[in-house]
Amino acid sequence: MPKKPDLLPGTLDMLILKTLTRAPQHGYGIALSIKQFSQDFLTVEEGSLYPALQRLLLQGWVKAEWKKTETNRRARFYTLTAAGRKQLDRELSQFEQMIAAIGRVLQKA
Amino acid sequence: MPKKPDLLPGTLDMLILKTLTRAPQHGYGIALSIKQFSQDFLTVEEGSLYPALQRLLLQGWVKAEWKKTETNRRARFYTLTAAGRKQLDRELSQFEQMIAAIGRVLQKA
DNA sequence: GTCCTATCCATAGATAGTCTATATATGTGA
DNA sequence: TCACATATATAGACTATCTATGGATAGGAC
Repeated sequence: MPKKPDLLPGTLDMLILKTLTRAPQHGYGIALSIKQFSQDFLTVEEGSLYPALQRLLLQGWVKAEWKKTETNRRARFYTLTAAGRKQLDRELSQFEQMIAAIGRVLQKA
Repeated sequence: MPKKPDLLPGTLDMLILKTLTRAPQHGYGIALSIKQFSQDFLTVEEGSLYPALQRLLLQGWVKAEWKKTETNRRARFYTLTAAGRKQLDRELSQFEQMIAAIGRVLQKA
């Protein structure tokens, strides 16, 4: 019985960027948000999350800042940049096109 | 400008299996079918296609047979097995759930 | 008859992205 | 003091896709 995948490869960056449009968040919070919004269906492992955040930082799509959480813990808060917002739009539109294309292949008949 | 991906990783096996429900086909034909049904949006490279077909053969989800095409060329025709049909159903349902989950994360607000 | 193009199969190696496993650290409550 | 949830991070394995090749043949153009 093949294990159910945690994520659809190639969509993680988009999910992170989208999550940051709601509010700046630290990594752990991003993972929780995605889990909750997806109603527990999507799980972002640390080994996927932190490399992804590094990618986004390098591309300039997010910026990071160390702060204290509400519960008084140190954490690195990520904020979406203007470039990141544009990137999100591109990814959303590509994703929709991709899903539509797959849908055409999967249609009945 | 990042290159538009040819495929959404993780969906190729499903696309191939679905294509074979229409009719047994050879590799080249499968690639063309997917391209055409997707209205030129999805392109399956040979380097993705043939390894995928090997995977499917190994799993017993398709079987293969050398034949002549209508145009008198030798080609390896792939047919969906009963196990392949079940696998396709599993993949379709997982894919739909995955897309739904991503949709919930991407929703407005 | 020879060249060109489309058809057809296949593999090696590079690359990218995710997952597993592990390590570290700290605040809170029992 | 111990367990637990919170929080960051990396190394290494694994999987899947893409790039780049290589080869073969049928049919049409010249």
